[in-house]
Amino acid sequence: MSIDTLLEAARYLEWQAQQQQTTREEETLKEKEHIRREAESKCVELVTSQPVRVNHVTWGDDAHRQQPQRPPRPPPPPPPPSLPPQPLPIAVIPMVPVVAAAAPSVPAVPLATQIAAAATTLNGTATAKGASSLPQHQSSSRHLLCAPQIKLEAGAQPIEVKPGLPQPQVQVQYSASISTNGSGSQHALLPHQATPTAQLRPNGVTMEDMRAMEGKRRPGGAGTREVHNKLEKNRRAHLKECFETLKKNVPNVDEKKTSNLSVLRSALRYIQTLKRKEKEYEHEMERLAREKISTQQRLAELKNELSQCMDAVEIDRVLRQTIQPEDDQASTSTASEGEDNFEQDIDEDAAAPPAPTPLPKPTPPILQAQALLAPHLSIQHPTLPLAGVLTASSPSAAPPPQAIAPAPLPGQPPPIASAVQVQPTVIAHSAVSHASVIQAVNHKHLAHIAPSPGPASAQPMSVAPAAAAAHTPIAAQPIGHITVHPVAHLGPSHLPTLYPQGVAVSQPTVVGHITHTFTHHTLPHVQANPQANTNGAQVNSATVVGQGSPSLGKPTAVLAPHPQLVGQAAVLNPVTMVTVPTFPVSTLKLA
DNA sequence: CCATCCTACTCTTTTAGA
DNA sequence: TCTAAAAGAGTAGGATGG
Repeated sequence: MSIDTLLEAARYLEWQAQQQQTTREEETLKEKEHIRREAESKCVELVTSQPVRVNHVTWGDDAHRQQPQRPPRPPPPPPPPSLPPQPLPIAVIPMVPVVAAAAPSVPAVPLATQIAAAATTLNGTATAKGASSLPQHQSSSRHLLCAPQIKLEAGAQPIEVKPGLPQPQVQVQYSASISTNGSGSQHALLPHQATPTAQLRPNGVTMEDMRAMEGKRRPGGAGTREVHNKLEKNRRAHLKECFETLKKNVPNVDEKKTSNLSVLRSALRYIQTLKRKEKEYEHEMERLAREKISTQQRLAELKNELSQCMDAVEIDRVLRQTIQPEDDQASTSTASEGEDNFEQDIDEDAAAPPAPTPLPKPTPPILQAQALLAPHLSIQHPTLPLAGVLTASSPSAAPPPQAIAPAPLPGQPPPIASAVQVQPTVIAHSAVSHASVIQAVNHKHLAHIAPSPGPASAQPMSVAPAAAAAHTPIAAQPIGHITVHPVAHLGPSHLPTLYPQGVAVSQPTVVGHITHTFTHHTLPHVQANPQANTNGAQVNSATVVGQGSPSLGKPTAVLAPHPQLVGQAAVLNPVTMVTVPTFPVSTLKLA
């Protein structure tokens, strides 16, 4: 095939040289006429012999086939002469340099120029003809169509060629394809160029006809080589873009050595890593869930144990009193616990979503009792020693946290709203500070804690703003249990995240008991300045712990009695609530 | 019929090794 | 500096699904 093309090129060169000799003027006038006629005639011929030319693919083959035919043909030679007018070759020039390197390319240039010239000539004729004689035979129309195509190739101005006719698009595409072949890559395309062009040259009509045929076949232009190439180019571009995107999203990909293959391999490794981590996290979550369940079970056991030690009446009250807010808090706290662990595991991954501080490593179920109760209770908040807490509540202390409700009048049950307000802050702080408080109670004053006497406990202890008044009921307060929110487990650092505003421990009994204990044994200041706080109601408990905290700047445990629940047994939520009796069970029993 | 995808072939450019 | 290999890019053709 290369030989054929070379021969074709040589012939073409000769022909071109001859044409160059001939003057444009002579040719232009006469040649146009000739070309038009020939084109028409050839179009007719082509119509008869369409099958071969229809396919682009067969171009080369057709060309080869036609080449042998050309010599026999007398008419083909004439068209070239007509082509000589080469005003357009300039446009083709860009293509030339590219092709110039290869021998076959040499013909390509002239071909292009010729094509351009032919196109111009044909076009002119075609346009004129088309305008004048649209109704003409199909051959003429085809001819016209062919001409535009050629023109497009040479001039690289497809727009011109297209005017009016739908088919021109198709033709343009063809021409474009040819041009692209010549300009884009000389490589494999060269042969194609040489053959088709050479063939086309000699058979300019055939080429045109073929294109015309194509145009008729695919008016939309779809399926043309040009379009196809463009689509393929876009596809490759898209592919490349995708690889770039993938490369960006895959860490540890060498910037330098980033072949598509390497990117794919890196991506594969990365995906595998992610999957592995996902599995690990899932396992961890399962483990934590199991731990949580066991812990809850243990908690329930402890609760039962506690219940055995408590007065039946007290238990009934306690059980009956279910504080909805606490449940909510409990749920949140538990949830947060899970997240904590999970996050701790995920900590490695920067991508891991932020989560509360990690929980301490899970402890054996047996330890749960202590882990949940005793440890927390025994652990003193570093910043909130009992003394500090207690002293904090001194009258000079800053105003009590907003959580503390205003002191209701003696004998008046505090408004519910106040209770609601109190809870949020109190619980959180209680979690932090309860350790110290409880510790004090546990070690020194637990002995004083005794099951609530009964009816007296029902009376709100928090009502007394005045020290004496306040404590009077308190003294009567039943010592049910100290409720510790599980948040305590999280430690002080976790509280801010979980309860930025602070959480209130709303267990009236708890507060009452604590207060009672403290007031009687260890909290003289509470008694002394119950009114120091505007909220007399909370003075009892709040002053003991919560009010002290504000002075510290970081309110520790604010144990405020729930207004409504004052005097009522606190609800023991197995999951979230830890009752003091559990850890000091022995002490309680002793009491 | 058309759009899209895939494959094969060729060429050019880049890069590593001698 | 030269050469071979690798990778990218372009084109052509066919296959396939809507």
